[in-house]
Amino acid sequence: MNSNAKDNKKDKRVSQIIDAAYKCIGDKGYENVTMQSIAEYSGLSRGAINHYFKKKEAILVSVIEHLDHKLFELVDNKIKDAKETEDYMRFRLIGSLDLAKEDPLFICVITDFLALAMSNHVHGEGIRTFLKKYRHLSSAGLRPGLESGEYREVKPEEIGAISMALIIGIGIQWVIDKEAFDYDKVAKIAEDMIMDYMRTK
Amino acid sequence: MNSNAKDNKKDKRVSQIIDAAYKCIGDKGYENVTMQSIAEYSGLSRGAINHYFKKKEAILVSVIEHLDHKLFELVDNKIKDAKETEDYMRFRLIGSLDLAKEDPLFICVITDFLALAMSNHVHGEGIRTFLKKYRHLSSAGLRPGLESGEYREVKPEEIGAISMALIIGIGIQWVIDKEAFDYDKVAKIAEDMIMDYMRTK
Amino acid sequence: MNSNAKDNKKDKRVSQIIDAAYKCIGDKGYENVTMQSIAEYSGLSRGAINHYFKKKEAILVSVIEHLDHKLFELVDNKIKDAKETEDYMRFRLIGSLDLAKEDPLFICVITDFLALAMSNHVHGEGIRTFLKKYRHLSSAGLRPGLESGEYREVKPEEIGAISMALIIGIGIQWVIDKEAFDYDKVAKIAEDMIMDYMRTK
Amino acid sequence: MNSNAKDNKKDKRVSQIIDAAYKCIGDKGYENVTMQSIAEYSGLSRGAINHYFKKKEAILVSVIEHLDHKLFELVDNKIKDAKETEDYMRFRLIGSLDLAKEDPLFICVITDFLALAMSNHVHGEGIRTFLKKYRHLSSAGLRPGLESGEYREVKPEEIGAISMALIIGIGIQWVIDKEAFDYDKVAKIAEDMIMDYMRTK
DNA sequence: GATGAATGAGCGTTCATTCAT
DNA sequence: GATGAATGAACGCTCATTCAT
Repeated sequence: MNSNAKDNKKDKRVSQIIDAAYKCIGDKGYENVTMQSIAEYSGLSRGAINHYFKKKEAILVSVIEHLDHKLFELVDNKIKDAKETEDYMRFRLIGSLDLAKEDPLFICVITDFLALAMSNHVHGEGIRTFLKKYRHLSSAGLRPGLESGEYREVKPEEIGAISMALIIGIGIQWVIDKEAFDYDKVAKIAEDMIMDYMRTK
Repeated sequence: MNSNAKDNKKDKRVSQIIDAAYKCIGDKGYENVTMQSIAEYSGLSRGAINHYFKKKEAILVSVIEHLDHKLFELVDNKIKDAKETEDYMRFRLIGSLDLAKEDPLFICVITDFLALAMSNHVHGEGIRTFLKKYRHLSSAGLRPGLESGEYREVKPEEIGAISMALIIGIGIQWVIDKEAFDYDKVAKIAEDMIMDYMRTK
Repeated sequence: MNSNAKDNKKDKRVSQIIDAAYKCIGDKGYENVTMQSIAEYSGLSRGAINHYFKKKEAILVSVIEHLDHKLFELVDNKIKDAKETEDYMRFRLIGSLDLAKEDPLFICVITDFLALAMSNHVHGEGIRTFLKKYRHLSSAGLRPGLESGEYREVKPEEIGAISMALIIGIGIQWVIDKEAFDYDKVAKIAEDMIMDYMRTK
Repeated sequence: MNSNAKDNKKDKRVSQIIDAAYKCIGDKGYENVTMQSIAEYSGLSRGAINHYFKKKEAILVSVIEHLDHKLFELVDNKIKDAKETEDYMRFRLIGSLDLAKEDPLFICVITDFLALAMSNHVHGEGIRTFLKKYRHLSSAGLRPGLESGEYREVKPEEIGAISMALIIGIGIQWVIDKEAFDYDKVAKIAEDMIMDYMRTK
């Protein structure tokens, strides 16, 4: 086996493990994930997991990175469908609301990490960075309108925080109790609310 | 010691333990709370904790109840200061935004329980009920305006979900990264955004 | 309250506790008896038990003494009904077989103590003494016949051991599985077997 | 290491643990056996014990099975030496009396399990079955004589119960107090007593 | 590379025992 | 005398981690 093939195999294994860990966290919650459960989810042995990740914590760091990557990829995919400026903004802004509905596991994992960030200093930094990037991304669609004076004057990080709050907050409530409200209607209200607010001067 | 004095002592101890557990959850995260840590936080021995709560889980059920009670009490205290109808509504609606700032631990604990609700069936129901009650409370201030036709027609549970999302979502982001944005400004935007939305027909 | 009344009360309480401990051992097995369970069986508080017996072990020592006393009392009661010499001997010899059937708890407790005697040095001595006394008692009825030469020459402690073995062994088997055999028939065989053996020279 | 070698090692470890548990029970009594003590007796770590047996109870189930197997193997070994029919029967009948003397631990463990069977429903059934099998085995040697009419008419399970009672009863007494009587003489009496009884019609 | 045997720290829990009331 | 609050040792068990194969 040559060096490339080796690396491919290694990458595949690492991916397998991260995917398994991601699903594990979503199903059981971060603190209830065991090396054994990751092994079972991934189809590998406990020994193999330990071969690729010396510490359990390292897997979780990789899951955060994976989450980060996945999220931006998904948002970008949605943006490809944008035709007009406002669509573009909408997708950027709260397009992620769809993600939560399509992949509830995603919300579960995010929530676990948010809870984790509050007490775990190892992961805290990674999650803080993740949030910062995402607030920026959420407000990115508003920049043209802000600069042209079409929109109300607000700091991008503030409107980013509002968007992020709505995405997370609505997602969490819905994942915990899917019967509580109509997700699509609430998402629409959230979108309109932000757009109306921005357009009002 | 008469029966009343005994009960008082017992109540005091139980309170002591619940308070300690509350702080523990806030500091370490739900799954990292050990009987030992509750003992240390409370100043009691591990044996004493076990004397009042046979199972660790029972302490955490009590913490949820305590949280529930505390939250409504705080909101009610704020409402006492309301002078006009709109104030009344504002306090109801997102008055809790202040809570998050005054007591960051509160957000930490709530977030932990939200994460918990997703994978733990024992506590899930209690938290679901808590959320339902709070969505109802959040939208209660809007009822008069909704009935009089002053406000836009929306379902109370939907505007409750939006309010709740903002309270939780902003609180979580702020607790994780206090430098990221100006809490008061973001809270003000959130309030205005909802009020504007409701008044627009 | 005068001194006698005090003593009476004390004796009553001590009796209550020993009785409760006896039943506890029979129901749960020696090692599963807790101070709490003795308290519940006796209707007293845990504190009261500790007032009369400083150590758990002390209660068990008293239970052995109680057992000893109870056994001899029961055998003596049976002997009162004896009319002829052989009856007398039969009652002495294996009259206790009836006891096991009338009070299965008795066998349970004895078995627990026998098991205990093998590994517990504190109680071992008491139980050894108990067995010695009982072997003697079991063979006591044979003495006249042995001395007169009517019976086969055997050492009393040997025939005592045989009797004891049959009482205990049959009792244990029966308590564990009451459907396994007809207790009365087996008891009769045991009696006949010993009597036949003694009369054969 | 190939699959066979692995299995061999596993079997060896399992045996090691069961042996250690067996000795532990004999020395300390069933309820005083701790995972720690099994670890010490076996020379393994607590973790290793847990690796092979997930629950403590499972070890003890295995000890019962081991006991069962060991007993029948030993009886069968003795029977190989039988030359005449009566020898055959003697070995079957109370050959086990020798076992008790050769391996006092055996009696200790059996007694513990008998005590256990009275209050522990998990192990109760296994021990009941063990006793039933052994009563059957004990009386097996008598069948030819019973069928040919050479012996007195008795139910096999009844004479089995008598044999079992003598083996257990004499063994227990002797283990508890080795000075109390001459084991060999009492064993001889027991054998003769049964044989005489059977031959008398 | 891949495995799982082995380790021991740390958990929740039970419980005999002490002691203030 | 009588109570049960309080303590801490010891238990069974889980698990991340190491390491020989």
